[in-house]
Amino acid sequence: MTAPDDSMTGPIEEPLGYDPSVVEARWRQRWADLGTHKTDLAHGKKPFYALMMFPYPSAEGLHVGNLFAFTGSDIFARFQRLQGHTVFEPLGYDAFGIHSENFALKVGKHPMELIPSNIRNFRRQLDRAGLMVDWSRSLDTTDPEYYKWTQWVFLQLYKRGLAYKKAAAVNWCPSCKTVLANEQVEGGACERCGATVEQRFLEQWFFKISEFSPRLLENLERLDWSETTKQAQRNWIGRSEGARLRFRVLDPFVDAGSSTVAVTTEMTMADAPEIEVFTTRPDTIFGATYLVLAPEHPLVSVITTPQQQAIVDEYRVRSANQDLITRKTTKEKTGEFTGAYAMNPATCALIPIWVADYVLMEYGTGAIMAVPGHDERDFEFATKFDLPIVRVVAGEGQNAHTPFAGAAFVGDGTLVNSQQFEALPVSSAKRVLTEWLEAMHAGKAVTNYRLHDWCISRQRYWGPPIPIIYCDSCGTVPVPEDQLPVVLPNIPDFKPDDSGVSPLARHEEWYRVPCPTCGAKARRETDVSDTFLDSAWYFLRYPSVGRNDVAFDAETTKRWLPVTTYIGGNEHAVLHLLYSRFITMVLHDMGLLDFEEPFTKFRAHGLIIREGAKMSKSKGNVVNPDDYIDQWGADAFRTYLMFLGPFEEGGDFRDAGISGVKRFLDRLWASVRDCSTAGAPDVEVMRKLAATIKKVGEDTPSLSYNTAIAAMMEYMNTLRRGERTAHRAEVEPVVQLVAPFAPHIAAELWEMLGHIESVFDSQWPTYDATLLVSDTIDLIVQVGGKTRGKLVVAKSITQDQALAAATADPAIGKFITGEPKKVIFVPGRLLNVVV
RNA sequence: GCGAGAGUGGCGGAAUUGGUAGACGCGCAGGACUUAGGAUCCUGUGCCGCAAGGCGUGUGGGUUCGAGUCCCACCUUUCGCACCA
Repeated sequence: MTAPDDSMTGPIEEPLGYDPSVVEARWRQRWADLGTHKTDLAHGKKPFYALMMFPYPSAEGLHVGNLFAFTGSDIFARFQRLQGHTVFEPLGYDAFGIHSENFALKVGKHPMELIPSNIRNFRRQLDRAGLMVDWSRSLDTTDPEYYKWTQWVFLQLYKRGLAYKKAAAVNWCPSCKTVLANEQVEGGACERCGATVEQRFLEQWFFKISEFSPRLLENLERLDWSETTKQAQRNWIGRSEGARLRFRVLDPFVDAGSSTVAVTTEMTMADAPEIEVFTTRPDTIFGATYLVLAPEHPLVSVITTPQQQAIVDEYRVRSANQDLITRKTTKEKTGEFTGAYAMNPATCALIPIWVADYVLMEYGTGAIMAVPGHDERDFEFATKFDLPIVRVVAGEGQNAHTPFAGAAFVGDGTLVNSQQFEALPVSSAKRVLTEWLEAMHAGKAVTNYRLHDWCISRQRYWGPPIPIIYCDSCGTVPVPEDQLPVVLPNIPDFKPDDSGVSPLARHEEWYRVPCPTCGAKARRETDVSDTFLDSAWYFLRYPSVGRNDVAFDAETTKRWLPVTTYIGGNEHAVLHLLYSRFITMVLHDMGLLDFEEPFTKFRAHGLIIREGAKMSKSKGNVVNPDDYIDQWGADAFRTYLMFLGPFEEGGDFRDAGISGVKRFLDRLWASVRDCSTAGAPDVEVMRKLAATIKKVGEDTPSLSYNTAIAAMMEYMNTLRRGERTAHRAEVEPVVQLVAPFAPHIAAELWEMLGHIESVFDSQWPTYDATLLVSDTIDLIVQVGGKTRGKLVVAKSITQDQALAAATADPAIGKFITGEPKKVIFVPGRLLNVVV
């Protein structure tokens, strides 16, 4: 390389000759023309599927958070390409759903008009970011060619008996006018608009994901995922071991006046209903002093005595009408006595049955045995309603008579007041008592899961219609696969109303269809499906985009899936990732996929914060990437985003920091431009280069982008120290190292160095490992544990030699004031002299 | 309340198995080149101190020759979950 004539180009105006806007525009065009980012799915060697979570194309455009995630994923993908993999990096749009619909309503535009223009704008912004995306295989969930297959997925689940319809109490958002999944309710308020959620009773389609709970949980152990993500899924699946116990309900008249039940009441007991409870503490059965049923429990109406009927009914109505927010967040206990009693199978005592809303119908059996002595909630309830509290566990220093100091004792201990089980430790009592109760046919050990079925119905417009037809004679009929897609009609009145039915239900011309089976008059399902269904299978579609005869091509899928690396936000740790795993499992069980886990490796990226807060429009701290790219170039912006913190933790965005990264690129540019081939490269510089190649090669695949960049900056400092001119061999490999981070400048410099093929098809640089081995080491010398200096010594130095050298060194020797009492010598590292 | 993570200069952040705390960058200070500098380059920059030296990784203990790193208690904070029996 020869330096351009500075007097001609004007060093003051353009000191380095690096103009990102020119370089980046040029390479965008080149890459598009040459198809550099198109993946040869059929023939490419060492397939590597680098997936990033696709965005919802909002009207506001791409924000820095999106770009941060995409850039991190893109760097990983580009690095893998430099490692010799054939990398497939697709990107598409998750454009259905309530976000789009609400925005469309707000601005008074139709989503069918809005979404395409949003997508165009996103695409424009994404193109500038320099992503290695294969746009020939993009997808858009609102495209009938895509959602045809989303509907197909629904039909597969329906065929397997995994999709069913039931009437259920659902969360109703009065503001969004739609049903929300439990997962979309945060603390009783609508996740989206914050409005107070109410209960409604509607017919809904559900997927039986709960049947897969054990598998979804167990498979986690084998996945290479961020630990926090796995933990979030474990918590959500919520496995707990315990027992189901049966309590016989007794006729209060027959047993009136007796505190225990004699064998003579057996006849009454035979026809009496039983209440089944789930407990994780069967060991505390002797302390169960009452039962509680959820207000919705079907047995409430059966067992309630005539005297209590009115008051219990009133309580049930009240809790049914109560919005879920108050019910779930108010800790104040309420409840009513049903007038009925049950027999505690351990003590044979009669215990009252209450109804209270602190027991939830959707968990366990909807009924509990209350052990107020050893459960905080039961203690609170028992205290409020003056129910007996019995101690059956004694902790350290406690006995059967130790009073409760205003709180339940939930700690570990041994059983008391428990007849033949006295003094048994809680740990073994769980098993022993369960076996005992099993022998009495009063219960059995069970594992319970918190995960409940996935409600996929949405009474909204902007989603794929659920492909079901209702016929008076044939019943529920799935739309035949060859009649897919069920196209979402373009209707002007897509606004939901208070009726609780989808806007599609107002369009008779759409929902009136002949039954596919018998031809009689029938009607379509007018609900659309949850957006999470669109995204629960999209990764299967990318490699098969363009195949309109199948959802995913078997051979291509076999070659490219499961996804090698998936990068996305931890906000989808539970829902999206769990649903994707579930759908994959189902398709696997049907023999359509040969794997049952879709994402071999998943890493969650962090969040970009600014001015101490997560970027959001409401906080007014959003950054428009366009402005930064205009000013600094995409390469500097990408590199800066990755430099501001560990990728998996996110970082603090400040305008000030970007200049340092830009300077780094400027210096790299200048070094390449000015480099010479005269003479030999400097050994010390080459040593540093070897260390840098090693470090960047280790940090990049572990997503430690910030330290990889720091290492490259450090090397540039070494390379240019004292304004020296770089030798070509000293700087050429840096172009390859920086390529995943700053692809445009790397491509330009690589070409400047005379290469014809793309830098991304060059191999990752190698280094001479022998350069990293040195004969001398820095020996740290401490005196009395305090560091006093370091000595450059031969690697093979012995303890005695080191001690002599340390004593001889004036700066260190002066601290060695007497005979060494003790000498610690770590060969090759450190000498500590204790005097 | 439960679960997981995090507290390091003026700021963002680095620190293999415990072994020179503060890499890299921002900012700041000084200098060079300049008509100019908000460009570029060089040098310096944890705190106190003229220095020798001392003190320093949220707080208080502990283990160790030696602790940002390990142990115990506590404080602060972020993110999940939240009456899940």
